[in-house]
Amino acid sequence: MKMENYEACVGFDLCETPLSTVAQKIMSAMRSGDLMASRNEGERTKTSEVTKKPSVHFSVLAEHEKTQPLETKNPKSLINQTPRGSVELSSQPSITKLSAGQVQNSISSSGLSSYLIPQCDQEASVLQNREHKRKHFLKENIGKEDKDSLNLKRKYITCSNSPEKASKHTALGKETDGTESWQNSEDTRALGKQLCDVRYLGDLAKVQLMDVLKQAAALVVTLMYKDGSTQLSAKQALTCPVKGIVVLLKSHVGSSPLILPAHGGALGKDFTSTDHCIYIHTEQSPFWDPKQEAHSLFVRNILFWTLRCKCPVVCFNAKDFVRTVLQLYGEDGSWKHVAGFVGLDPRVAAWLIDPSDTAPSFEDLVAKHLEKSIIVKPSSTFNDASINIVSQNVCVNLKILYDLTMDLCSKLKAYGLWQLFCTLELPLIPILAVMENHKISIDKEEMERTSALLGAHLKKLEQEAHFVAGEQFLIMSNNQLREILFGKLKLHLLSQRKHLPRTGLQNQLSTSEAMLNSLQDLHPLPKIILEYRQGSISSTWNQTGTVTGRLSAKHPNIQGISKHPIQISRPRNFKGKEEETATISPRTLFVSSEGYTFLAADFSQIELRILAHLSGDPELLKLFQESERDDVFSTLTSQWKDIPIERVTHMDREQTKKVVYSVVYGAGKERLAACLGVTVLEATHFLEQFLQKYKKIKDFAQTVIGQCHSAGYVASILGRRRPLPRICAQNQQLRAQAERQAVNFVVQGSAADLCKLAMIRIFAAVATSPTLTARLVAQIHDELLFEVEDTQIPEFAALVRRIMESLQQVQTLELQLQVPLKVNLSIGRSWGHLTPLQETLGSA
DNA sequence: ACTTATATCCTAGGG
DNA sequence: TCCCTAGGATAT
Repeated sequence: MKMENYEACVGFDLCETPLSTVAQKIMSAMRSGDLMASRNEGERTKTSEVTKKPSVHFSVLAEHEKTQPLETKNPKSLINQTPRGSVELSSQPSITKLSAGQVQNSISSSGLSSYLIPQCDQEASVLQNREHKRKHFLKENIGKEDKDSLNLKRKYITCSNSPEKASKHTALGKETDGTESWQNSEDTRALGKQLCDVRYLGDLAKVQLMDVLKQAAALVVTLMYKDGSTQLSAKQALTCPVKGIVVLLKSHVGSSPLILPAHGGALGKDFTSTDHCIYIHTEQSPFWDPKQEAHSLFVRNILFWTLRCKCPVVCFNAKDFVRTVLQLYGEDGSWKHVAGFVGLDPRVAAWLIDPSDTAPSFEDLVAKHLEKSIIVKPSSTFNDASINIVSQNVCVNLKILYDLTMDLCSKLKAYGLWQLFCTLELPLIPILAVMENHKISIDKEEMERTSALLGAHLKKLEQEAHFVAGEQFLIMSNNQLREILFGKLKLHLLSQRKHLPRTGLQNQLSTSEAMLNSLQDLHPLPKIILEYRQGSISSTWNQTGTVTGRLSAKHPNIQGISKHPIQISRPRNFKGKEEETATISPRTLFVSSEGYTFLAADFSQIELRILAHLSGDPELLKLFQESERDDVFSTLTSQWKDIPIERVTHMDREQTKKVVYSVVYGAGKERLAACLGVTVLEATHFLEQFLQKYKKIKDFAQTVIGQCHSAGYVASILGRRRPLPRICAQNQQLRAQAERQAVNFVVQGSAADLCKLAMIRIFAAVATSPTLTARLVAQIHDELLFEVEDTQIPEFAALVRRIMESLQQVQTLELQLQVPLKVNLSIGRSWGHLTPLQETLGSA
């Protein structure tokens, strides 16, 4: 039944392109006069941004800082997925009980992330300091909650110096037994009456409210945090738990909602003719209460209806909204029901228009995009709002938000970005929300082992470095290292190399890996430093964080976790120590849950294929069209190294890859020489040869640069733009840089488009499948990592391959690549040990 | 003296 | 004078 609803909601056939269907719906809605005028069609938006709740937490600090707030409502997952000791943030009790010694332990347990390791080496004071902060934090935020939530509540209310106070009042129906302090501390100032707290609604009023909700022409939503701030507040309290959700129900789609506050009182009696603002309290008290149970159910209905409703939903940072609702009321499998959510997120819209503006606040966006309309429509009400948004009521802000969003939508259309917005970015929002909600199991013992190993090893290396340097110094400090290497040891004078690497701006001698490599025969220190620097490991998904349209991840940055194991070995003894060797592969820490297997699907050479398509270079095309079975980089390696393809090592291949992309994107001969490990002369020769063979690459670059020069921006395959004003700069250096960026963007941005499209289609397919349960765990640019039920591997693998490779042509987007897309699939219980999947024949 | 913000450098990931 | 990221550490 849920399934039916879902399909009805999404309303498209999964084999056809769902995205464009959504786009068409929205477009037709807009065409028919107003975006909001949609009748039956669902359009919603969503914006994704910084999330507070990563799936995996490496550090104790991070853990309490972030997860604290959302009192993890996942007892289930705790029980379900601890086969190997999954890292669960929900273990608050144990957190609160941690002693200093245990903190050390916990840090160890978060070990893999190498950014933690150095902490183990830090002075005790650092740890103590952190411990102190941690305790303070816990005291402030946890302890109280359990003990007397009443006090806490009162505190939040009375201390809420935030301008956006939730004034709760019931405009609908009766105010029932409002005995709580809420009512008392309520301020009944001017706008307060507009906000209706649904807790105080009687049964009849609730029914009425649902009716109003269902008839609303549009919904504007924002999360409210415990401190009274909302998603629209300038400073987002990142550690603050959610208190409730405010929804503005727009009864009609008039373009100037801000008129309403002025006339609201006059129109006010009739529900259906005016806008209403409701406050939905979501915070649950620890005590069991039948009343609360009922309220909970009611709230759940409202929220899920919002996520699946057919009218437009506007939300700033919609991803957080989706995730919050799922965390609060989502249960097993309910994630499928939000798959079709399309919320209009002004942040995503603004980012498409200006991708370099990466994290604008609500206020920023209003100032940037709405100022004109404010001036143009100088109603007095408006003026107040524009002058000091922060000090206004939530309801007013929501109305402004609505206007802002409509304005951005118009701009998107004007810029030709509307389809991209609807088909790619908006459907991605629930996907990211769902992905963030899915925890990845961690092999805890392995983690601890690794951490201890790394910590001890780094300590030893530091001591060694001090010894051979003859003095103590901060091993992480490039400045101090520079002084030792060149000031004290004068290694640069001993080197035969003429052009030693230098830092960019200050033109100092570099201490980079390249430099250390060239010095390592002259003194033991460089080698030690190189070894010490091994590995830095560092998820919240940011949809609007890049200029190229890619996603980025943080905390941990799962896209940056070492792929290949790092070897810690020391053949040469130091101070007569025994020799030891150990390998660490961070990705092996990520393991699938019991009964599940990871399946990774990555596009092979996607950027090169796109380049082949865009440039139409015959040689490049031939490479992909003919030798479809072989690996292109291995083929190229064997060609110009003149060795049989079987003899091409992994290292060779990696180098070739690096070289090819470098050259394609405009690397100079020096860089190439360094990369290739040859003389500049040889590099020059190689460069000429390469560009000669693939001649049209240069033509393509010229074309792109020309277009950029005349238009001021470049666009990807699906119309994503990147403005590059410096393309016209007088400064040669700046202009050249912009030119390289232009060329790179077209290819990288197009690849990002395709990867997102793949995510969306696979997600939609799973969501509409009655049987498939595969969950997306991570996206590493061209690679999608899924957690799949063991028994579903064959079916899902076939589905993934079919969808991804079918992106070669997408009629609805007028996309038709001249080259085939190739997908590599691999499976395994651990992310670090994936083996290529041999697919059984007969996948249709 | 103490904390905080910014800039720079380096390395991991991905093409 | 390949491009795009996150993150850590230091120095100021």
